Amino acid sequence: MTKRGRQQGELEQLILDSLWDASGALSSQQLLEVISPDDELALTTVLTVLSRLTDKGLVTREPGAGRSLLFSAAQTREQHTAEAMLKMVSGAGNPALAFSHFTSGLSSSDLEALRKSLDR
Amino acid sequence: MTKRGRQQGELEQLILDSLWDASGALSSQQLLEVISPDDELALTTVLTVLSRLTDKGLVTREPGAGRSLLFSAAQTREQHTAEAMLKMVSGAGNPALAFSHFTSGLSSSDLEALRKSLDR
DNA sequence: CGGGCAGTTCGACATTATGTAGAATGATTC
DNA sequence: GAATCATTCTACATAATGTCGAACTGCCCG
Repeated sequence: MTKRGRQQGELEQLILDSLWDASGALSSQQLLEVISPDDELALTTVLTVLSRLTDKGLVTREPGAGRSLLFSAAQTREQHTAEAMLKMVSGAGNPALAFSHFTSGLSSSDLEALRKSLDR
Repeated sequence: MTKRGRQQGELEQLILDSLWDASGALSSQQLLEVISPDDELALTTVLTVLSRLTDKGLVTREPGAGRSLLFSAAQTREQHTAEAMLKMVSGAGNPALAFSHFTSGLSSSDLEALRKSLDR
């Protein structure tokens, strides 16, 4: 029993969310300002987590102005969500039954949206 | 940044899966046999994990023969899956877009099953 | 009814993921 | 070439999970 399955930490999630909410790619300091306006966190903390997210393939980096890097989420929030949902379905034993429970819990607007997605 | 969000360990998952695969409730030893036929794990290990899963509300216990307990999953695998999927949808920002990606990745048989679930 | 035994609960320690940041490194600019 | 400033390295803290041995307890049998 050695190999571990990835987790999703609180700060990791917060950073991912911030990247998703941002209009474009962000520098580490922009990210710090968004996440910790009162400078409660150190910049290196943010960078460490960004590095780990990059290792996990959740964040990509591109060269920015000068020596800096710009970070962005590898996928949109919705792609990420959809991928996670698909993974659950594949491990779900009986997908039809899972779908039944799933749709039972959706709001009417979500049901409507889901129907539209299926009509294509 | 202190409170942690629940994780899902490998052994915890294995035990949950075993409970789901079983026809009915299982005793700790039956579970041990299923999980570790060659006795690689100690019985107490299984019991500890069962206790943690119970604390998380994922497993329930009922009195068995004599002094023993019988364990079973609190929800079916499909209920559990559906609940997790619903949670993702609620944090998905734009559900319609997430659904679009989601349905794109489904097999035709899964698409069929999902349509049927919606037709109700 | 007293002692064993089967089964559970407690307490402990190991491992890994994540949070957190200071020190070291390296490229840019002046 | 030296000061600057962003990144990378290294390190330690915390919490979840894995793993058990020891202690505890209700049952059963002689």
